[in-house]
Amino acid sequence: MPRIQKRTYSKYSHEAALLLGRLIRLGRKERKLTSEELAERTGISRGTLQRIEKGDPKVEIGLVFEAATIVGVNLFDADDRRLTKQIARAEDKIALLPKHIHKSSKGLRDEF
Amino acid sequence: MPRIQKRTYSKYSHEAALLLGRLIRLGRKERKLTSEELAERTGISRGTLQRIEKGDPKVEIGLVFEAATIVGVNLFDADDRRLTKQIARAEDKIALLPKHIHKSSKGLRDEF
DNA sequence: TCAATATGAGCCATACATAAACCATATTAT
DNA sequence: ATAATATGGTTTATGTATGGCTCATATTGA
Repeated sequence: MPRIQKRTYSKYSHEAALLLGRLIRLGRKERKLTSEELAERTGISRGTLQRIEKGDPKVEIGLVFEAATIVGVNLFDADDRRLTKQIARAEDKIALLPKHIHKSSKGLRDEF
Repeated sequence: MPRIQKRTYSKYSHEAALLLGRLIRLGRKERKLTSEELAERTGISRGTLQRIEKGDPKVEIGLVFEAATIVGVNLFDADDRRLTKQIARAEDKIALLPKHIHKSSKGLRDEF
């Protein structure tokens, strides 16, 4: 079905994407890379890199992460080992919680 | 144009996406939301939310950020004001650097 | 100055992500 | 136990992000 409405993004999401893009551009320039070069190393087109640096929310998250990684922008600023550990920790925490959330059919008190 | 090869992602990118997905799932369960509910609040389908929580790199970064925001996972753990400030700071830094990178045409020594 | 290059923006074709169904299984609550 | 619901998969259809290509402008280095 057609996407009736143009999707909207929260201010935070928008700014987060923008900041990430700016950081990538900053990292790129600090490393004296042209957009062409970074795009090639990232394995994407120059146009897509432009959208990333501009903060376009409609870009594959993997592509953004790749570019970020290449220019040294780490979101979780942590090396691989720490990252793996953090994942494991998250898994453990999830395991402690009930696997399914069951909504008691009637009392749907909306806590907001 | 056709995407010739199946794209590859660095280990870091892959794990970063995975960690982010796990954190979102964790946040969702902590808030006792079903995947259906979070998907609806995020304005996406349940299937897409599944891919997000699974760490699929091929999801719009904006969608991931939206879901993350809703369940309280902040990448840059900062409020809007701080975020805006950080963006401005990045802009300033970029402004200091040369606007264009010029490669001296001949000495194309590939440093790799 | 001027040549060379980087950047930005737009257009087009197409592979693909997304939404909306569906089903099967697992888990919860009664 | 059994009903009710959540979750994880599929599949299909379609809107759209992406890559490649232009052209125009800006910026660099000589």
